[in-house]
Amino acid sequence: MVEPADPADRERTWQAGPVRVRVTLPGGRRPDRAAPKPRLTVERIVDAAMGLMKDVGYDNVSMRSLARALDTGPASLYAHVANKDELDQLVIDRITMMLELPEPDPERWQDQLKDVLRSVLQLYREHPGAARAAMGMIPTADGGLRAADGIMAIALAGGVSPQAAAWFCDLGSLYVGALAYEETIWLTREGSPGEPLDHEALDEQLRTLMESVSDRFPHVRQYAAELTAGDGDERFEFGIDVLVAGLAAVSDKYRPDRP
Amino acid sequence: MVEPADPADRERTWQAGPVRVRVTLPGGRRPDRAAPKPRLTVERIVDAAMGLMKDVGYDNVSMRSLARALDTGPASLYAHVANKDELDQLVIDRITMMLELPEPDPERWQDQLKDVLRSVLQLYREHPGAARAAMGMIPTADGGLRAADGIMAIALAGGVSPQAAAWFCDLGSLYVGALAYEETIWLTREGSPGEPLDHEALDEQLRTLMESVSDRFPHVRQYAAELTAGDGDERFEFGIDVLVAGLAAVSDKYRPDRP
DNA sequence: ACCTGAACACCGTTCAAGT
DNA sequence: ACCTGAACACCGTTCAAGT
Repeated sequence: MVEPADPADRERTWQAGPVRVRVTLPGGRRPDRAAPKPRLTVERIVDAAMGLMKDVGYDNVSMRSLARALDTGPASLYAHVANKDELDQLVIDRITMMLELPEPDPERWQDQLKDVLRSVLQLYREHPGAARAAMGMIPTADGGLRAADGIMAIALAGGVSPQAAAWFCDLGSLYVGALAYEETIWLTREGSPGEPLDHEALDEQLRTLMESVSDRFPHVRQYAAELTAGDGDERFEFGIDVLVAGLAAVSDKYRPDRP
Repeated sequence: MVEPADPADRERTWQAGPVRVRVTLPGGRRPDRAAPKPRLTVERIVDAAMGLMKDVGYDNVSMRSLARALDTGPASLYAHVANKDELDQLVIDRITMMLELPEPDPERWQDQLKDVLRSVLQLYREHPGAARAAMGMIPTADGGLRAADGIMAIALAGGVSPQAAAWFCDLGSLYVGALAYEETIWLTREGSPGEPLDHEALDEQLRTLMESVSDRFPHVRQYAAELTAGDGDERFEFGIDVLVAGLAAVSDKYRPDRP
């Protein structure tokens, strides 16, 4: 046995790099035979999936490429994970667990809600492809429940009705997820992935199209500047502004006492 | 020539059914040789794609299955359509064109906006898979511009600031698209496609999970009923309620005069 | 000009067989 | 118990060759 017996040590070795074979050992001992591949675990698979996603994008992470990165065959993964859907769930859960949730402050509930939504977007941005995997996934795992609990706590502290607060968990995560998904599509779209494509040039192009549009669409034509204004962040700030202000406005309509 | 020469007639023949070969002719004439396949056109391809999507769901429409439905090989499609992305754009554009847009009534602008969003959701529901194809697509074609124009018209008539109205086009279609996409995932998920899976049983299951959750998530536990309450329509009504009320609330913040 | 067959480089998943 | 090779039934796209 060349690899350390302690599983935690094996884990560390793995995390240092994907295909580390260690031909020469630190102590100078020569390996009498090829180092045995570390055993597969769900953790290692999820780790590798997240690493691959970051490198090549969600769409290019397949069970096969993932297996390749783990130096094994695709069939081996199925001993630890039921299928790709379940793997996606595990990845999302891992990421959601990283979400930081503030202690509810009744005076600042609207700002706190916006902060949480900003944090979610940031998490998605740090893990490109996660948003796509998250779309249409029931948050039954710990991560989703924890996020829902944090949002509920803030909204309830602010005096939002329970029903409105509950549905806002849905609405908020749907919005942020969709926005992040859209962004990853932009990033994935052709052009060297990594180099963030030229937004200004694209907006310019789009605005020209809108301005040149026939008289059938007079408002698009007149407000082409507004329609193409703002980068992702500005549009996101508008979005959460509308969402939170809207929540405050309609909250009482969803109180059982006052139908 | 057995098929009618008029292209419109050919189109009708196609639309009547996919692989109609007509071995015996209405007039009793016997076909001296196999009826020549009608020529491919972009219209026929888009028609077939929409028909297939309705039958088997977006995820199961491939260039290959589409070609099969058109009784040809996959390579043939590429003479009329650059790739699958372009085909998706064409499908979305066709569908968006069906959107009914009301004459703006300044008194009813909030209701009118909700109505338009409801119509968009209905269109997506009638064309399962369309939402998925629409996500992350720049609306540069006529359909998207027309929809944006209609929404701008209503909001501006209601006194919404141009910048808020413009960004609301984005926000609204993103929300409805994401919601519809989520729904199609539910529908596509295993179980006989077509038979809408048992929501009540699923919600019941989810609520039990939430109630049994440990003390780490007290709010989820306490408000499990609210978190699982409502079907898709009720949640959607809450969503557009928040969106439109929020738009009304923040509109003035986005006026250039009053920063 | 339009269509085709065949090929290229991929997928997710299963399953009998190995250790 | 865990892993593997090989296979099944698919993908999107290209391209030389046909009509």
